[in-house]
Amino acid sequence: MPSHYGISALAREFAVTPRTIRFYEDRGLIAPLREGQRRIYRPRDRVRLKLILRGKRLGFSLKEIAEIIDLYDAPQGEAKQLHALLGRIAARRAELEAKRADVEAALGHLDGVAAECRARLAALDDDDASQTHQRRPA
Amino acid sequence: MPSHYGISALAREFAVTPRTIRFYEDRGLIAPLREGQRRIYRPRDRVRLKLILRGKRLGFSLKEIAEIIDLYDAPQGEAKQLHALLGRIAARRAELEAKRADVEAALGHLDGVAAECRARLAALDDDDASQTHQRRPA
DNA sequence: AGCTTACTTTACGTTTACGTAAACGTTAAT
DNA sequence: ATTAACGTTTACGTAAACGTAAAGTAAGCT
Repeated sequence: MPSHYGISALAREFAVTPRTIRFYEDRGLIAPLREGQRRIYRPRDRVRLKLILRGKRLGFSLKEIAEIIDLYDAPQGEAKQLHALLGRIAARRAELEAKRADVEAALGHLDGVAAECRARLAALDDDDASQTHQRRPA
Repeated sequence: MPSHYGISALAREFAVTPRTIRFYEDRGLIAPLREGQRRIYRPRDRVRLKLILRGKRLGFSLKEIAEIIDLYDAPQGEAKQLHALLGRIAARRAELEAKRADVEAALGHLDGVAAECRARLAALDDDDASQTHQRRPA
């Protein structure tokens, strides 16, 4: 397992195209080393890409993702800045918890539909039985 | 509380524009009654809009949302179709649980950064104290 | 030397999800 | 009667997130 990758190796690993990775770089989300012209991706760049894609799956825009990632590797600075950082972290936490609530609600709804669905199937089975075995003709 | 709304009342309630609602209708996500030319939204339309917006917050495309909503009011039909429906529901469940896992992971990371942040703050406080009270000059 | 493979930049094209303006109809108030 | 409020359709515009060539470079194989 090498400590750095070319762009297409990284793209393959995460099932995206090189174009996508370059686009993220253009938007300031990732900043690989350069070996001449070519981009060299280190483990930390890999982690960043992972975070980007997770953010996308959760419906964040690239701009939002940029702000989130900046939180991750910014814990330096004065007390004042650290307090501000904690504030932004709290805000992001709230967003994520709202998102979690949305997921739970959606799961709940789906379970409800599934239950109704199984109930209908059971009712159909009963009808079958009553027609086949002449049990309680409704 | 009336049993039906005009488009701008509904738009206000959910903080979207009428244009957005008409667009969702164009994409087949919602189908209000008509009173002449004008659209009349009933509670069930309101519920649909709510589901649409939740889907968006979770990062689903309008096409995906259409498929999800179709699950919700489709529990009719033969046993075969009900089984197929249960299958699709299971698939959506899996997607949502993956999304939940992503949320949990993101929350975990944020908490980690917050902890590191507070640790640094504590360290700064200690430095202050050591400089002010001459306690252990490091 | 020539070909292949991997990578580069530049730039125009595309899809999604609306925004925005134009031109028009209906109902209610002044 | 006219203005205002609310609605309609049609259509062009736009930001985000890439896709898709085009044209060139640089290293390595045969």
